[in-house]
Amino acid sequence: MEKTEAIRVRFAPSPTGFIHVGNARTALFNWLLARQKGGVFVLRVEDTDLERSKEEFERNLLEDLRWLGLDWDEGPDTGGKFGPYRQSERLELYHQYAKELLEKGQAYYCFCPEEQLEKERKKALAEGRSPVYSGRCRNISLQEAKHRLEAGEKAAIRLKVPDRGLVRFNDLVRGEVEFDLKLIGDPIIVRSNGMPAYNFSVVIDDALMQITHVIRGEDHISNTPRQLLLYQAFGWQPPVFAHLSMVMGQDNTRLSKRHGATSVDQFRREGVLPQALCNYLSFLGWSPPEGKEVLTPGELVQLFDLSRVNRSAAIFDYEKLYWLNRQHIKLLPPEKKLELSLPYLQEAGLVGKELPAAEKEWLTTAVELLLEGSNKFSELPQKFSLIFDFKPESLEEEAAAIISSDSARKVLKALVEKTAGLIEFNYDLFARITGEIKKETGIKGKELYHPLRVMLTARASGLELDKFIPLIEAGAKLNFPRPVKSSLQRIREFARLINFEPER
RNA sequence: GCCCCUGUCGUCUAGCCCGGCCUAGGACAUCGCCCUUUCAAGGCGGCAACACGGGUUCGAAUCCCGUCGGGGGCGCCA
Repeated sequence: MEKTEAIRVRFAPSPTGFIHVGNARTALFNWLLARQKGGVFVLRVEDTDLERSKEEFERNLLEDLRWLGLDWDEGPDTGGKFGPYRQSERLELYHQYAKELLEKGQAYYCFCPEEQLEKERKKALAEGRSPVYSGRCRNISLQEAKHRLEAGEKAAIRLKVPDRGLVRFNDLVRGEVEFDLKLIGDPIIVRSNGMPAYNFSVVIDDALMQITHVIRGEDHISNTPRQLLLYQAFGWQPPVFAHLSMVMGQDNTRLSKRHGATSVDQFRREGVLPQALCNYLSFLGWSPPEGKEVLTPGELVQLFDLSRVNRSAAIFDYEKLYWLNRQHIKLLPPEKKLELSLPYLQEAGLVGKELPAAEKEWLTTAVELLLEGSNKFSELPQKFSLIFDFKPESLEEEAAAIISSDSARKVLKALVEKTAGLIEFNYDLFARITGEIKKETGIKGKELYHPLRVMLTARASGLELDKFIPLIEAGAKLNFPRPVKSSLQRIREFARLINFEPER
């Protein structure tokens, strides 16, 4: 009979800043496994480093995870039957278990001053030896230690590790990994300030929270033997481990700020969709069996497979992330596109806080058109300047070149003349007029349309005119903080500037 | 220095475990063409990789050894 126990995984970040994409990927892989297997995803905050942990950071962390869509079943805010989920609130537990080891003789008090240890470590390193604790305090009896403690001495607690032998484990992504105990030494499990050391608290927590699979970064691989030793000391069944490779910057060094945006929060502010970021992150070290690349979170949950996770480090590629983001933006319904665009447009002062129905409708169309080819929502205000900014007095070089030819001047002159008496304008009219110009001047194609575009937009490139003209005509009738100029206004303004007064 | 992990196109990767189907597949980027009213989008096509050296084998990207490169760790940080 095979009884498959529910999978329990956890993400255990320390609240020391914004959540990094590398950590986000770790969280994602844990979450994917839990969701796929109907397991439990636990969020645990590792805030035992008093100097670096801040409450505010914890808030950011939860927000980022929520935004990514990685919801947890148990955690500091939601609770659960294995709580508390904040290490700073579990201190009692750690002391209790440390005491157990002390009494069983598997751990001991160490009175060595930090400076001395530091000196020994440096010396060992300089001599090319592995810096391993000497074991000086190993034989101080518990009784003696207690006396010294009472006398006011400070001591850390160390785990007694056998000095020969091998620790091995079967890593789900790497296979058999083994370490020589000689190189490990007795690790500190409780610091002299009473706070548990990382390697100790994770083990206690993972064990007590009944974590079945520990999926984490490769940087933890060399902590694993120490942790295994602790499971052994307690006689506990260790979880299964899976170590994910690192995420690097373009120069193959660890991803950092100088590589650009690296925190989830930064991508959120740029207007990268959470589903796109998840999609991209999932492809760092994993790939689905079929070649499909644009996947929704639901599809990821369905397809994810730890055994398809590869072992080598991956370089974070912004281009590909943005490409995926474009694909996910395309998938969005128009209302959603508008909703997500609004904050950027408001911040740029292009639209007000209040949005009347007519403006909203117009914006929906405009956003739909201008989002085409945008990498992220933050690029939108820039794209909108095509509509809101008309600056014939400061043409870019390319645009200026386009209208400098004789044929271009002919075309522009014709347009100015043919629109001179008009008070209304629309695309049909434009099409008819350009048809006439074509017939009368014999100028066609690029030679014809390119100058027209420059006159209407003061740019060399942008939306297709059959989309652009209706858009500005409708926009000109609305009340935006920065008004949209109509086609006729544009033509006349441009004409005045280049001294093309229509003849009377 | 020592220990551990890792090495397929510029990048993410498939293939590797279970050698032949691999003249190594896909995607991003790039280049070219098509479409088009420029640009973009889209379509089509091109360039481009098994780190190196030894084995094993009829046959190796795939198995073994070594070299070199990259990363991580060696904390009273997590």
